[in-house]
Amino acid sequence: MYRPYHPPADPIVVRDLTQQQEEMRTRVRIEPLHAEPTFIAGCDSSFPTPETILSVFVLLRYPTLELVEKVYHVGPVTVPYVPGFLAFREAPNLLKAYEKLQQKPDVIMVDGHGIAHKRRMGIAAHLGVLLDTPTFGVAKSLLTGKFEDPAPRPAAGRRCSTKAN
DNA sequence: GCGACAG
DNA sequence: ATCTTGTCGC
Repeated sequence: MYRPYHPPADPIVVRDLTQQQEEMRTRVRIEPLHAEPTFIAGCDSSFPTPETILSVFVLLRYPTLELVEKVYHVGPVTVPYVPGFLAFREAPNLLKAYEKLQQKPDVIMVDGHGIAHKRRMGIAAHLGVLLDTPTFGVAKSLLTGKFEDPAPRPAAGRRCSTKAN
């Protein structure tokens, strides 16, 4: 498969960002949700032009998933993409979009990995710490580590248990 | 030294 | 991430 070329990252900067992640990882909490969520958000960023970042947040009511709010923020790209440091490139702009939400979510789905990261500080964990809000990563490809394919989900309408679930 | 490398 | 052409599976 085609692999993009990543410009060499400034080692001194990488060292500093790594240090920031090492500090932030101590603030990551892994625990179950304290209550059933009422609102769940999803966020992602795109790049209309190489120097422009567009971040979006959608707020959905849970569990119906009806769209409640949709906000975005457009800003300049100031950081290059460096594997392992995606958050420093996208989180700042995502935060600006987040601030525009009238209603804050109980949990957030984030594009990219969470703790499936070399220092357990993928962008989802990064945002979770900064917003002090539960988050989880939704990535489309592997960054690091190994995993086993999950068992296929049962077809709708025919659940295993007969009891309420 | 050589690959791998979220988005 | 983004762009673009070609191929594959249902």
